Amino acid sequence: MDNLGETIRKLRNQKKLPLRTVAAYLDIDQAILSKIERGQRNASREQVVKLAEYFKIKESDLLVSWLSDKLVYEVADEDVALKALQVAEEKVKYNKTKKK
Amino acid sequence: MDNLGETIRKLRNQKKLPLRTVAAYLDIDQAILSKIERGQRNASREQVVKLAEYFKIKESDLLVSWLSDKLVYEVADEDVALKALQVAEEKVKYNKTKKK
DNA sequence: ATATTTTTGACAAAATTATTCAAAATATTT
DNA sequence: AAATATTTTGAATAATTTTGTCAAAAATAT
Repeated sequence: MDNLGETIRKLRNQKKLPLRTVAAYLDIDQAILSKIERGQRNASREQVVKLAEYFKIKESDLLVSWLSDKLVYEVADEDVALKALQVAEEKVKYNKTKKK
Repeated sequence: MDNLGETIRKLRNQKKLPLRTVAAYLDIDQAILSKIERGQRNASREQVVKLAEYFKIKESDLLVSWLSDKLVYEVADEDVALKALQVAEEKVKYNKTKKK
């Protein structure tokens, strides 16, 4: 249930690494990583992939955290948030069946 | 299961209205409405509200179409699309319980 | 064939989002 | 507690994305 930011902050703290180090690996300013960890900025897909590699965790797990965070952000404040998510699920399932 | 574009195009055709007329009501260029109907452009929230009013259909229904379209677009091409939608649902539900 | 409607795409304007940087704040070490 | 290291903040700028306009081309209807 964790979001991306909390997840990678925990991992980074477990290894006692400063923002600087991880940020360097991602080739971004440490200020940005700080913001990503605290949910003030969105990570890019490539950054998520690199983070999974860096911390040696399953890429798809981190992508799910990241994507679901974005979805939650997108429906925030809407009364129909849940309904929209459910309908979106149906649409995705439907598209799968008819996609080559 | 219809998306927003298909829905409003059907409604417009039923009433035999040209793009021009509906676009004027929304105060946008007809080219934009054409693109919205064919899913090439995203409608704004306000436009969706106006469209519901114009065609006298339930606003929340149209908002669900619109929002779910955006969600589907956001997860498109991701292997973890379904999983992310499900996790997002959980997160929304969870947030609901602890929100004032 | 003419008139009407719709689609297309190039362009510009506006709005949103991302980045950089340095200073301020916080935490850690000595 | 001073010194050092780390993290956060926010303002300025840059880059990207979104939005709208327009006119011509394509499609459809009369």
